[in-house]
Amino acid sequence: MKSNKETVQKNSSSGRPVDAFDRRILGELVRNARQTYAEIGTKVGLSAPAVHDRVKRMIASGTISSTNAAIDPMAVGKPFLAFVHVDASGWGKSERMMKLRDFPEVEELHSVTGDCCVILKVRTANADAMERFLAQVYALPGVRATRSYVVLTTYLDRPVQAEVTETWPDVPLPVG
Amino acid sequence: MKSNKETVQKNSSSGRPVDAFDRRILGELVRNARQTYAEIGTKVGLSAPAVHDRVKRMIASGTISSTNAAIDPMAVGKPFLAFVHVDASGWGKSERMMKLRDFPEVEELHSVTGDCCVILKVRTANADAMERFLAQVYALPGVRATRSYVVLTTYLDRPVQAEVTETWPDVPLPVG
DNA sequence: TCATTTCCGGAAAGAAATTCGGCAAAAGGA
DNA sequence: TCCTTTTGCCGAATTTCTTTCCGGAAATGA
Repeated sequence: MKSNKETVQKNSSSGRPVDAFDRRILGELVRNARQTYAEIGTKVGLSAPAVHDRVKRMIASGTISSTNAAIDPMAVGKPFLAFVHVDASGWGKSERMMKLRDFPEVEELHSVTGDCCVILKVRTANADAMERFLAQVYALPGVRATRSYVVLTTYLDRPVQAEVTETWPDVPLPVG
Repeated sequence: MKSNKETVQKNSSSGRPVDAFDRRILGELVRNARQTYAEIGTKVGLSAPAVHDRVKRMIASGTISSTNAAIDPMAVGKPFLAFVHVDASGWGKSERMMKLRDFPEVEELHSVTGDCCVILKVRTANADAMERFLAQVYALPGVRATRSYVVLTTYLDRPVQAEVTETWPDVPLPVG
């Protein structure tokens, strides 16, 4: 902290800043969203209604974008994970790229800089299913190459920004 | 489906199979974990207590590993996302690899096959913070090279296995 | 200094989670 | 095959949590 003045962060949609209480509440909800407002209130030092108000506000403003259950990939029959780099021509935000979204195996789809234009996170039941998926990707128009990185072990799979409190940036964001 | 017999899936810990009702409940909870049991029950065709029993069981068995809030990275001050490939020597499940886990910027850490041994998903406030992070990674013993893929746009960030129902594998898993 | 706004806490009302039989279907034995 | 045991569901009751409401304190601004 540079000063004793609170480090706040402008929210994406509305102009309401996210203060220290909000951050601690977020941290708790990211760790475990099944806690009661009273429990969270005890931890962060607020009453249950106060916590409720803040959560409601953060949901409305989009700071909390969703809350969802995390499923054990093993239990759900998809233990095979890979990162797939796709190199293609003429894919700038095209509908062709969007087709990748429709594959149920695709868990994430990012457009990136570097020696490929897209990175996919793909989950299948086994190597066989992965091979079939890759064949489908190659069949898409414009795809020049793919490179797959098969995950052997996942050592960390933090639910996005688990440590909201600690990692708060000192650096202000660019406006807009 | 190959037969009218139900496609079931052995759970990771206990021997209880996950049936069609469980899958639909999981699908609902992955999409939105703030629904009431009554709502889910209406959708899947069960009573609230029945849904509750199943969710409780799936939590106990580890099928539902956690439920957590998803935060808008922008609102939380970490809009800069990159996948970082790390190549290092002598990192087989070592404590040295584990050190990467302690960086708050590191959201995921996977050991992979291919031209690097580790893939990181890293989130920072900006390019500057990313550069500082990479410098720290290079300083780790054994690190030979890193390659970063800066994410321009994220088109899909499905909460793990969003489409539990549809993508259920026909292929049985290897035992154990 | 006073008015206005913001935000909290306690209490109350409303809604949901959880418990508790009872029952029916399935599973397992003899 | 018949009986027993187990499993899993439902409806109702109970407990717990969420949500609303309101008074008041602290902060904000003129």
